[in-house]
Amino acid sequence: MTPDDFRKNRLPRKWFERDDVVKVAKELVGAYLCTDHPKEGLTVGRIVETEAYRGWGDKACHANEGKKTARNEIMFREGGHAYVYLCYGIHELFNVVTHRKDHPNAVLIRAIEPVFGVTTMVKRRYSPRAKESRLGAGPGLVTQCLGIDRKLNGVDMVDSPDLWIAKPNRPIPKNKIKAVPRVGVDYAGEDALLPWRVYLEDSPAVSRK
DNA sequence: CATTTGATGTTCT
DNA sequence: GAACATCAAATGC
Repeated sequence: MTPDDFRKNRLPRKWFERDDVVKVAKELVGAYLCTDHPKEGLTVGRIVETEAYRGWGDKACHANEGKKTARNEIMFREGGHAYVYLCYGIHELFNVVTHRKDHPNAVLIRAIEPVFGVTTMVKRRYSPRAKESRLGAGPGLVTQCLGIDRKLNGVDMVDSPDLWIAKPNRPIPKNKIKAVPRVGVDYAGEDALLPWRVYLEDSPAVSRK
């Protein structure tokens, strides 16, 4: 896979606009999250862990019951937009908006394996002690590695030169994808039990619980 | 090893 | 003012 391959294989609007956010979350495993910075250049991570969030029937979702706020407004746009927000006052978390306009579903990208631009990723990480395979082993680390912050909130990844997702090189076998409850959403009551965290079995980059 | 704690700033009530 | 889709260093065995 060359830099040109990642640019050529960008996922289109239709791919993101499908209505089943859990299915999209599973199919994002194996896809390539790509950023291109004017100075630092191309960095690419292979997505190995995601979480689905749904606008209705999911108390863990920022847009639960379709409630629009200043923060979550991006979730109401067409699938394919980037929703980036600040978590715990410290970490920027990156989500892929899915479904059509006014259906606020999104997929949190929780972990990537470094694929391209690894020296840049190491430089961007605040902690230089981390093992290379685990540079992106958590949602706050994914954004550090790839240079994603709230300046990219609202970017349309279908045609942005700065941020996009490329389709998997080859499909991941279904039996390699595990589905378990999401992390850090205990406040959501019974919805915290939904198995909407999905990850690639055996990946060294899966986040710790 | 496992578990706890401190850092940090927005958002929403 | 409380809560929060986290991380790494410090502490306890």
